[in-house]
Amino acid sequence: MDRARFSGPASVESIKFYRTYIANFQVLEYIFFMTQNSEAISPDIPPDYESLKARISTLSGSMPKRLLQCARYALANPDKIALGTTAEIASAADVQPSTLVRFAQTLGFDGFSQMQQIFQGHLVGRNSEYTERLTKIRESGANTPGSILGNFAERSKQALDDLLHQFDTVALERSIEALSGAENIHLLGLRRAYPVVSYLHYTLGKMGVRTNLLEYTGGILEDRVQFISENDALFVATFNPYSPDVVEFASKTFGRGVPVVSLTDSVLSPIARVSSTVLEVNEAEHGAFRSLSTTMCLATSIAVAVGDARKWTSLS
Amino acid sequence: MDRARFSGPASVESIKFYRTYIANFQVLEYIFFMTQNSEAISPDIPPDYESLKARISTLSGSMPKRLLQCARYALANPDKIALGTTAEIASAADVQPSTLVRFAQTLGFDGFSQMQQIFQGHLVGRNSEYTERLTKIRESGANTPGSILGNFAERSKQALDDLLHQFDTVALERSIEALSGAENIHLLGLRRAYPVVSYLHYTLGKMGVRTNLLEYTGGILEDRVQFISENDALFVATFNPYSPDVVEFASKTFGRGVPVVSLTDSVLSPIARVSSTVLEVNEAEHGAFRSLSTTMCLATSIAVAVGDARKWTSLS
DNA sequence: TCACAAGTGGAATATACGTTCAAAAAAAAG
DNA sequence: CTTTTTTTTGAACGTATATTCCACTTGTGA
Repeated sequence: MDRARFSGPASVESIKFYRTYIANFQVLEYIFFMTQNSEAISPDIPPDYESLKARISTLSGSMPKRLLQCARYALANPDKIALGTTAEIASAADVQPSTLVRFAQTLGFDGFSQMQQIFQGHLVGRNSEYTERLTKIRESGANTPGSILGNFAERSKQALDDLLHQFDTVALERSIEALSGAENIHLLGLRRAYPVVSYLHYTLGKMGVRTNLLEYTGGILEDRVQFISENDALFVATFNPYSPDVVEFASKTFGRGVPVVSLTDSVLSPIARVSSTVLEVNEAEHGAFRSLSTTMCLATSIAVAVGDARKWTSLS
Repeated sequence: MDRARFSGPASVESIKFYRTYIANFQVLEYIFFMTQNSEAISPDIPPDYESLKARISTLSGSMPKRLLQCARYALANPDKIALGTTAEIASAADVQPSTLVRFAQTLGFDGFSQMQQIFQGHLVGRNSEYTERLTKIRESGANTPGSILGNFAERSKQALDDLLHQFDTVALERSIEALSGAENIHLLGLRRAYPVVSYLHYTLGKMGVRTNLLEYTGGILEDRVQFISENDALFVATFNPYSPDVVEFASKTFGRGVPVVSLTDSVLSPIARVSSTVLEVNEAEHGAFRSLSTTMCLATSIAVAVGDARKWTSLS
């Protein structure tokens, strides 16, 4: 790396580049400056990764197609930029190596190598910053936004780990079976559970699965039971202060012989007794507040699995 | 990097090198193996950083002066080894470039470049940990619900790790400041972003923060701009197929001088240019489907942090 | 539709790179 | 002290590299 810093031609080119911005005498001054101190950086070069990102963001609006491609790839794979060669990166981003150089120059660098140094610096700095941040999170009382986030992220990771290791896969499979066999999937969830079912409503809908999101606008919920056919299924999510309305609705539906798949936070939940299958999720919490990240992970998996199963059955 | 993997002379050299250890017919077998599969690694190459470190320490007892110098430098400055060139590292460690190559060969590598890859892998981190487990999941059962869940859980854990690694804490703090200083917080998010804002609506509401969830039922969205006061703030979430309506709404609101906090998946998002602060989240994905677990983790943190900040200001 | 600008692709180029090799130096064995 | 083996050195080498340049294509305003 850093193949161009001391090469003659590169400097000449960079001066050409700046000529469009700076008056002639300033260029001469710059040449003098460069000959004096080859380590000097131009005033237009982003000094660190954050400002580089900011510049990409502002310039992306007026970028042509291929350079935008570079921008997207660079932001999505900063590590690849830091360690790869122009040829490797170019083929991965589906552009020409020269485009990569032009991209770097558009951002203010002399060439690709100079930009690469920023990505390398970020890569090195990140590791030390990470451990530093972690210890800061662990020792401090969680009152800064950063430490609150760190706390949740750590706990969520742990919760996901628990999900992986002690999740009832059989229950999951039976749930997928019930849901993918249903004509319509009715979705019910209030309060903290509402985002979960609205997400399922959107994602399943995008995959062509017929869903019905049961909104709760007053006491008319229980009247809807009659619209649920025996070929349908009910997916119900409910968490700790379990809404009696939701439980009652599920109970009535279950009583009619409709499969009820429930997502809840404990097998002691009242919903468990009126469900054909129960999916249990332990969520990360911070004081009285619980996240939804584990639940959302499970919800996404359910959506994809149901979509998959439907595709198979509809094809055969 | 990796300049020697395909070069003829290097392979010849490596064979010479192994001749001292292996009987002749084994060498011939090795040649045959190499011609069959050029990606194959010798059985003697440390596969990761940890085993490399172990080998260095065992071999250091019987190392001559200059190689020991290399060993000390490599263990003390792994980042330099990962990113530097032979010339740079050699002069820093006060040895010849060729000594560096000999050092790598002593450890079992073909040359310096091959050893450098191990150091690079270590720098990027998470290499062995996550990707290994992911491939294991992928090759075991491709389409069972359990494996889909496993896939999402692993990816979500990695995404949470990335969130910790490279999250812009300063942007988060400024966002919390803007939101906690607002009289009303207006929430906007469609499609996949809707669960996020509906969750914030619920959680912030529970903490006594005044929020207004902007529902999009027809084209009446832009008329609502006038109801947003300059003492308010807008929180807007939008992901990859960015809704033009949402962007336009945010743009108009931002144009009126109202703080706009945006949550999106890339700084290249069009929303970034019309926001006072941008929160970037890289979500786990499986094919075309992305989860929301990382986003929900961040959303929860935002809610708690805003609630905290409000409590402090309202008490004083 | 034309002219003009902006952007792109790909071959050409100089060079910095990892690696090799043979001679010199140092260490070990006799 | 001499011989033999091991280790180091530094120049030479072929190659992969970042960069440049120009013909070509694409977009744009009259």
